[in-house]
Amino acid sequence: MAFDKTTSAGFLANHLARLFASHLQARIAHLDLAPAQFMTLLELWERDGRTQSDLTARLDVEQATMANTLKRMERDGLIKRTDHPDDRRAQLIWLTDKARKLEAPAKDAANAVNQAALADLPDSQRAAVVKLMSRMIETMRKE
Amino acid sequence: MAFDKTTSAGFLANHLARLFASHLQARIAHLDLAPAQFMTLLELWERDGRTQSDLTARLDVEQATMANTLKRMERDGLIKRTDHPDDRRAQLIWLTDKARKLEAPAKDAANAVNQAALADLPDSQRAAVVKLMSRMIETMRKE
DNA sequence: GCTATATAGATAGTATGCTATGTATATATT
DNA sequence: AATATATACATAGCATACTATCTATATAGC
Repeated sequence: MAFDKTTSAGFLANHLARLFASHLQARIAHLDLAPAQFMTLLELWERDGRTQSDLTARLDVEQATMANTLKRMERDGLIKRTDHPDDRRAQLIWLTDKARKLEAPAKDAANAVNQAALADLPDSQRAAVVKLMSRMIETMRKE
Repeated sequence: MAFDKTTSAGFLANHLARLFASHLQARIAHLDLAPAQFMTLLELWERDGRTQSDLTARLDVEQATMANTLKRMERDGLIKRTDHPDDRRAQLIWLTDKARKLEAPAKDAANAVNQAALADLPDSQRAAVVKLMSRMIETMRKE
């Protein structure tokens, strides 16, 4: 029955993600922002007027997950929706001024969390982790 | 406004954890087991008769999270509880036969997921990712 | 012994994730 | 044009996570 959680990539990924989430939460809570909302805003800050399905694909979450996140963001005054001009099934998602103002502080917070997480690693290893994690993601997405 | 999600350790950790969870889910669903239940069972297979607070500390989750996971596991016939002999506030958590029988197949499934995730990495890098992720976890737990 | 504090656990409320399913609209096939 | 299929989105139900709060019991300090 060999299984060692301390060397299990999956176990570690889960733990790491929870730690990142709670650290990020702590640093963006004062902005009234939650982690999934931040991820969604990352795409919208880059360019808004996107559809839900575009955001769903870009963040690689299920459509229902995105629908719920957007509902909360709309409730919280971070986004507004307009009809899609060419497709009556779809809507366009737009940032509110409130959401635009959060870009700098929220990104600063996220950068700070990443830096803190990597702080104890030697310089050379920091790019390595990122590359290795990306590679694993690529591998797992294919299956 | 510099923030690149493709090189953000936090963003990648979140994505990776979701992929691991869904792959594991796919491989243990036929055992009527969910990821958090599997993690809890890992501790109990090692030794049962533990308290909730012991499990909470070992898995580094909040007490309420563990309480809910245990409630579902009890509902699903994976654990039973007895009074703690020396402390009337506490209980001891015991595995059922059903849970014991899941050890081999569940660990096999988890090992398979880990192997698949690491499959595209060169041999030398596999231990490296594990070590780097562990190091980041250690760093973040301290703060 | 009494009171203050700490600890074990349960519960409520919320955010994110998932699957499954339903509705409306687009598009493709015949 | 009529029908079949695909796509966009919403909703319901569930599992995990969290924080906050409550009860019960233990323990420490006076």
